[in-house]
Amino acid sequence: MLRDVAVVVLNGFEPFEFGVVCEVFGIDRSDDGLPVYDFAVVAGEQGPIRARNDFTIETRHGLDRLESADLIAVPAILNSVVLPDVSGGTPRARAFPEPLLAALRRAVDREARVLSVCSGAFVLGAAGLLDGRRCTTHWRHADLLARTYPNAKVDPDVLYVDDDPVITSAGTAAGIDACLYLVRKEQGTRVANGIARRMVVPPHRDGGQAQYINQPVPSASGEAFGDLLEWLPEHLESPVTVTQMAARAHMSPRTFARRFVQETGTTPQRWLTGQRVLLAQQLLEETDETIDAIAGKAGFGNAAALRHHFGAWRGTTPNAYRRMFRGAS
DNA sequence: GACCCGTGCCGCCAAC
DNA sequence: CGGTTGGCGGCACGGG
Repeated sequence: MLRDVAVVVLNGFEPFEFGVVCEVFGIDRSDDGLPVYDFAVVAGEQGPIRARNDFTIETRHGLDRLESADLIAVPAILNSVVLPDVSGGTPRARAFPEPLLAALRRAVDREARVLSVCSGAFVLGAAGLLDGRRCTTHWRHADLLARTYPNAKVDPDVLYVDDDPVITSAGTAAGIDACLYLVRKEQGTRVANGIARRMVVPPHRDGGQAQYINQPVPSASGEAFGDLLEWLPEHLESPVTVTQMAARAHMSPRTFARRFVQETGTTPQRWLTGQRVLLAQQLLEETDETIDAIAGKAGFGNAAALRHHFGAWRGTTPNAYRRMFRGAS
């Protein structure tokens, strides 16, 4: 269920990360057949709330609005942590309002999603929601997050982490990826792609991709990989080797592999199977074809291979995913 | 699940 | 001289 979305603002909030959530969930795109969310901006503390760029906003909603939310998003906040006065001391989070932290805990208890962008993870940590959970944040804050919340399992080098029902994401643009990932998980590939298309962002970057990449947003065309990334999705059904991909990009295999990692954050093969899983996922959602047929169309040699990769990437079997998806919508 | 074989990945190094 | 390229070999992983 993903219908009711609330985003929390606190003093020092970052407009961009806040805007990402507003853009994904706060816009009526029903003319494109996309779902409309019940969207609310909630003041996490006494308003008006001052953004980090020194303007203030007034909200129409207070903390009680969080109780009905299916998703609570917490964007980045400036100066979330008080540094220790002696080196080696434990940093501690700035004092976040206890009623907000309690509301976040209640949300998790009732299995609503909580999603943070960038340093918003510190708020989740203060609520105790990161204890024992895998999580991430902007690479510049990763070390601080791990030291502030020693029980959190911080992965500094991924775009986002889903430790259901808590999703954490890295800096700025990764917040878009995390939001679209959640939409995809809850409402399917078509809805996620539809929103991505309207936002004019690449439809899918997997969470495990590295944060360090030269081009966060792949260029549309003209670029060496542009042709390839356009051509490939159409030809997923046939087997493709990395050598062939290199030839298509007019590079030697060795250089191709290196450049590919630099620019996309994944290796060619991993990226390719990711695309295949994505296509299989869409076919599972939208068709009644057999697993065998879908495996073929997505370029897996057989159903076993599909099951193998689907499990590794999505954590379920194709059949279970289809049932779950049908049941959820 | 255990296997085998082919492929992809990456560190190393030499060449440009 | 530093940076990039691309070939080679060991190794791991994926596909059957």
